[in-house]
Amino acid sequence: MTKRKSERSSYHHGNLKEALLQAARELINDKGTHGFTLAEAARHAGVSPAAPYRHFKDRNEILGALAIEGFERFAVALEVAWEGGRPDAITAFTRVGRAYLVFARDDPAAYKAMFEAGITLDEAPGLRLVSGRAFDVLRTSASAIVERIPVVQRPPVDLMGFHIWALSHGTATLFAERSLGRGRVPISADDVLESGVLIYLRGLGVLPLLDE
Amino acid sequence: MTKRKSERSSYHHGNLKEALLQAARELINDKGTHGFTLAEAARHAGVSPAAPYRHFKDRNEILGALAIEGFERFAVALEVAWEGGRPDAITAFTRVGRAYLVFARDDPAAYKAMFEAGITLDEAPGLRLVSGRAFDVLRTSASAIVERIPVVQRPPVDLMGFHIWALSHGTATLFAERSLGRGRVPISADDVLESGVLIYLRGLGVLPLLDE
DNA sequence: TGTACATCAGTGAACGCGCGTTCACTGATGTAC
DNA sequence: TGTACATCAGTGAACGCGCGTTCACTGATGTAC
Repeated sequence: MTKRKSERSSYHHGNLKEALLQAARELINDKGTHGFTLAEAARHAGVSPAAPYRHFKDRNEILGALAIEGFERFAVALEVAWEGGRPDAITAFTRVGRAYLVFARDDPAAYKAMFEAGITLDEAPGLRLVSGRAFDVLRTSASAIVERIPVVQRPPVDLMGFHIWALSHGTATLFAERSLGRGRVPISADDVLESGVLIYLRGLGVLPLLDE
Repeated sequence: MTKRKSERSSYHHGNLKEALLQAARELINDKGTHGFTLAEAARHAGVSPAAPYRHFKDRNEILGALAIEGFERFAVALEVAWEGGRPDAITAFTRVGRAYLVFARDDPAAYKAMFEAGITLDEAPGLRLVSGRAFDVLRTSASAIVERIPVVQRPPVDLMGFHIWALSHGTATLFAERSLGRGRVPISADDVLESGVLIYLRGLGVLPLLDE
């Protein structure tokens, strides 16, 4: 929660822009991207409904800002997890997968702004750049993974990146929606992603098969 | 488009319930689950805004009805694609994956109602049953697939189902959002899913590795 | 250090809008006899 | 076949609500001299 009007002494807020972003995060956590309203964010920050317009063009701009900032932190989180592929590509790759799920779980507001808000590139021109940066971590790690198999057997790196992205995204969103929770079996998102990735890597030939 | 008021001669609509569902589908196609309003659906069907309440308790009930009916058709589509696992499990399995994407692409309104509307089981009590039926197709086919490998090497069937579901769902939603389209590479959803599934099946040992 | 003034970052009232839902009602249809 | 009546499936007006956004405004802050 950010400071309420009553808690604010001066006429100026001091840090309204950040306070609005933070309020937006909390609201999106509670009600999703579409449930978020500028008016409520302003109330949370303790300012009048007109105040946000000093910092954002309109409602979409605040969502776009959240998405961009989210992708930045997302890219950093994946880069940190990758850690140059140390100690080996497989270990680091698994770490990246876990970091993906951790991000989606710990910061669902950012994740939703990034993937569910339906922000167009016009509204947030930096999106392509910064989402590309996150994807590049997947590409880099995919590339390192397939280095150990013969060139002719390597799938295109972009395709591999998509496989991993799709599996991670699918896992994250299905568990977030609790679509899987509807079922009976108690399996965690981490288990699904990690075992799925292991089988996938075996299929690439970069991990031994079980019967070998 | 369903019949407008002017096109309707009698006081009674005759088939309002289905007309409202159809209008809802069209609206969700255009604006997503959250953009759909009862009032606009009523206008599309050419009736007053109060009329829908003769057929649905409230707005959520119409979304729930769409989700349930969507899951029913989804389950049927997957069952038809599976076709008893003929001519062989792998072929049929690949067909199921394609059917998954086709459904998500051809009927995005149903898919969104099923996975993005955030309907709770209280609001649509039949959801668990009917979504379970769809998942059962994935479990059945996963089960048939692993029959050819030794029992000790088989991953739990539910886990396999989740892998496939997550990969399919991730592919479908990423391409629907055009998150991937933001990138530069022109790869189709079908390519991503099919190649991903092939690698995954190799990892299970049910398909030969490339170097064998 | 003091003062005049420009600029910044808020206010609060108002706007038009469309929504979900309720209500008493009424026209049309179906049924019992 | 005709009639009385219950039931069904609509109407349209109204409600309270909260939203996004604009506007003229004003208090606070920063700066030039």
